[in-house]
Amino acid sequence: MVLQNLTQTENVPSRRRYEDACGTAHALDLIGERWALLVMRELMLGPKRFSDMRADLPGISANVLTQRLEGLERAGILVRRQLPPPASGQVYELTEWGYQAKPVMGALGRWATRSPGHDPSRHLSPVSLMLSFQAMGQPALTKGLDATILFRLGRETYTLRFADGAIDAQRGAAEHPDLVFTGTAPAVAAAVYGGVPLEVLEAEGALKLEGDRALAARFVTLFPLPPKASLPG
Amino acid sequence: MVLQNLTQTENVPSRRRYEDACGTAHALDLIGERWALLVMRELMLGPKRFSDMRADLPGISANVLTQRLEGLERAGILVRRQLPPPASGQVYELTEWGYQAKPVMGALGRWATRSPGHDPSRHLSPVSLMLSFQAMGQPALTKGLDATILFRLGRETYTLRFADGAIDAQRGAAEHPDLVFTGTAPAVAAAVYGGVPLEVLEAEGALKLEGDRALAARFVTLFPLPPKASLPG
DNA sequence: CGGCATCCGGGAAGATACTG
DNA sequence: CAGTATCTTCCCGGATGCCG
Repeated sequence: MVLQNLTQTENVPSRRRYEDACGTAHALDLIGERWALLVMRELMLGPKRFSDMRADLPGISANVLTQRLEGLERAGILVRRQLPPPASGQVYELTEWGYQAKPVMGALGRWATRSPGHDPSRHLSPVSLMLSFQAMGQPALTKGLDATILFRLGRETYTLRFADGAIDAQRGAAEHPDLVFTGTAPAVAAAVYGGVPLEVLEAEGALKLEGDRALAARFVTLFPLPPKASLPG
Repeated sequence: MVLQNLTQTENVPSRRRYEDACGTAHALDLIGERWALLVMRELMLGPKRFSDMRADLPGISANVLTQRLEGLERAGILVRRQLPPPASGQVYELTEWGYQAKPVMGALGRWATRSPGHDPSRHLSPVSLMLSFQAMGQPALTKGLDATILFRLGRETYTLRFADGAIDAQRGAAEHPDLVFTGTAPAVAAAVYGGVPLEVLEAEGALKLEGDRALAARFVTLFPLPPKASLPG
């Protein structure tokens, strides 16, 4: 019994798709399934392997990750690529169109931080942290800042560059960073979004700083969270 | 047996929530369920009744709509309001925070129209159409335009105003419109996004125009769709 | 290890019918 | 008009096992 597991091609009408001309509705047909947008998030700063994505998406199961990768590939949002030897294996990489969803995720995330239920002290993946800096950075505060900061977060390293008022995040290590943070993403988030003093995090061993400490002190003030929406009731 | 139908309060950990500090993930906890974002879309231009929303969201079932409205109310995104007599009954209305999701939906919709699978000739609700104008309007094209256009779409009427390069959409009829379209939302979309000439739609009886026809001719050119993403494979 | 196939239990979504 | 009640379908999540 062949069971026809072709999980929805574009032309098969499904009760689970909206089939609406509205762009927003179509977006949900593309990325509205559970985990889909978070899978894209993890690829936003460069290609990743299956198992690395699984590690950074706590709670996702292997078969769901497989299904989402298939769906996003079919939609043209990402591609699967064979790595050349010796690092062989395959990675998943967003297409140019897939990368263009970055500002959408930024806008969505900024909106959601106004939720009374948003708690910045929970789990955070390294990619989420770096993207949050790009999403939450205030031009008025970063204006004139010219600096390079390195983040060593577990097995991943990222570089954040401030230049001309813009914020750029990249995977990998810059050559001559002004400042290096070593620790976990939630620890950095505690400093930036939770208001926990850097000294406390250092004393706890949760975070290590090397380099320009004045820059670190300024850095943690650059990403103010918007005011919470008040619950009417 | 009381059956405990408390469908997820904020503190009960659920396998179905991401429980992540990432703003994007939290957004999905708030509005990631099926239909949630489209329910918000229908309220974006003002409050609505239960049955009107049901009519404009083809395919949603009454119980799912009930659940979404409950969830969005609990999240603080909308409120339920009693209408004063004689128009009694109740309506649902976005909170100030809920209305702030408008640019998010615009960005999402704009991104999704680049999908090869997006088909602007499908069903479209009146609200979707009006929001699409705000989302897709090009400042370079609308610059200097000062005009008021009325849309009579079934039982709903909307006013679109161009002024100072901005586009404003409101429910209800303006006093002295320069142009009036009467028909259905998909018919207007066919003219604006499908490239169907206005004369053809008029000849078919799908659309009626009254007023400044030169304005109509310009109007249909103001919202170019972005180029499709090419499928790599 | 990396990825896919399969089976299972629970629960969300969909369809229909019904009620105040 | 504004929802419940009920039943069915099928997606999600977990576990296991296969294969290169």
